Amino acid sequence: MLLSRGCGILPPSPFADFGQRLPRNSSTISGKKPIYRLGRPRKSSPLSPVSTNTATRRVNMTAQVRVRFAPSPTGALHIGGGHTALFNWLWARHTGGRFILRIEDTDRERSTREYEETILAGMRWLGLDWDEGPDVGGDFGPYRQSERLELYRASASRLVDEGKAYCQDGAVYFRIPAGKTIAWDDVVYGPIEVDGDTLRFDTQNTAPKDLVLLKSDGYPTYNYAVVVDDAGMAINTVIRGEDHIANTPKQILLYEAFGWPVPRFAHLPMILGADKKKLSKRHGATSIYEYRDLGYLPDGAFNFLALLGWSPGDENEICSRREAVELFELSRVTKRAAVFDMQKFAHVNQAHLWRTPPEELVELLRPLWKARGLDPDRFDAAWLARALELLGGRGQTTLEVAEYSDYFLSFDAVTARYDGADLPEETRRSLRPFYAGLLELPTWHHGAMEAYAKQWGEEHGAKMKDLAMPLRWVLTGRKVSPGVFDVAVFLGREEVGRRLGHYRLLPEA
RNA sequence: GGUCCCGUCGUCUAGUGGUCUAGGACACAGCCCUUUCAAGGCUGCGGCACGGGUUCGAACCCCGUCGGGACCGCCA
Repeated sequence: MLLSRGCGILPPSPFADFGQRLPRNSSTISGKKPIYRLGRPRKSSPLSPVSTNTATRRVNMTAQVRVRFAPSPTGALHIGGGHTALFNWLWARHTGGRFILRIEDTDRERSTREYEETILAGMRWLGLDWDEGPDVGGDFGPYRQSERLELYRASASRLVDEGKAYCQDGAVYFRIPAGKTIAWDDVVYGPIEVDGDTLRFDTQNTAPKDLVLLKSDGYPTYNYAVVVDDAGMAINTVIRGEDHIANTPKQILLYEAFGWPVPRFAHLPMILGADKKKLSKRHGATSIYEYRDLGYLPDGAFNFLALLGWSPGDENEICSRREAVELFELSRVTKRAAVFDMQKFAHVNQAHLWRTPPEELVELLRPLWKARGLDPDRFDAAWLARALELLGGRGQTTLEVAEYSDYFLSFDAVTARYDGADLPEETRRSLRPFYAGLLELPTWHHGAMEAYAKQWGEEHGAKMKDLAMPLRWVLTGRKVSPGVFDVAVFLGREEVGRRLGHYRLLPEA
């Protein structure tokens, strides 16, 4: 007798089970058994063994780790999503496991293919790659929920046939069993126990309310689809935001109703804005792309995101992707929500920025220089690289570096912001002999310039500052720059003469 | 209203009963370097939310209080 027959949205032939597809053993992937710790060793607690009330089946712990990131394509990849994706990726790579990407596009109103592509691009920008997903395929597809509708219907049908679910008002509801205690040992948060009966009522705890599995449009609800998909994709470690802790009991109930092995859960601390509220549009740049456009580097963003809720352990927080993969431990993830601190982000980015080989930096800056109306292609790449080395450490983002280095590429950039009006004619007159002498120095070297400046200053009662600052302004158009003599040496005798001449700081010819 | 989670310098964190007069990083202040600003080095400022208990001993274990957060949808 198939009860599902009376349900319009369910298919006539039920009995969907992923039993055969569930993880057997890790032997399929390279013979070696990955060694890893899942969770820090905890003292025995009254809650463990975790579940006596519920028949919790656990996945085979020696199996290869399979984790997933499952974004909804309803917007660009934001900080929170990037953080979750990053930790999943880190754990997969650390353990030699598989990182699966699944698109949760069951919100028909808001999901678009464009956003999906934007999210994938955002992940690629962060340097995250995945082993299975909508674009690369895999043995557990399809990887878009909108393409898995039959799976949800078939499984729901099975529950209806088994009397664990029922149809009403065109939807399928899961009968939340009474008198259950649901418990799991969260890899990050430790033992969590929930009275299952608290899940059986609506918001005001007045009327009983079961769990909708399939909406009347035939689409699955989130909590249901997640279970069908995670089980079907043989996900054995679910790493996601802490806001999902409250969803976990419902999902465990579904795993149990189906008789599917319950995965390990590892919830990640939330990321908050400076006001300690969940990060949102109000906090400014929230999409990962906004930081890219602000001049942040993928390595910087990666490093900073990794530092939210985790630390490498030693004193140095600046680390490469490789080091992070090596050092990462899920068991070392913290519980407390982390505030997203822009200043620290900028600092971490700066560290990565100036570790980038100058030749690579040149290529990163080329488009930014062009956007500022400069023409880097006119110069030798090696010369530009040396200019950046000269800038050494100044600037926290590529955008800032492009700005701070403009006077190397164009004198127009200098004249546009500095008109020399702060130089009284008298000052000009007294300085002219000095600059004239500078240009005639037998050797065009930093040491020679400095010695000359010192000597000239002593003879004419001028401080080094009085000589150097006007030169800095004339050469760079700024009051801040690398050492002026270094800049002068680098720009060359002729160019320095030209800039001095423009500001009438040389004797009339 | 209910359920759950969290609580170490302003921020990110180390810390799992004695090695903690609590360590590091960002920020801030000062010094060194120096023609400026960075970078770098050094120094300083600053914290175990509170109250009980357990213990010879508690940031760490237990209880309570307070504070913050998440979730309770035919959104994900």
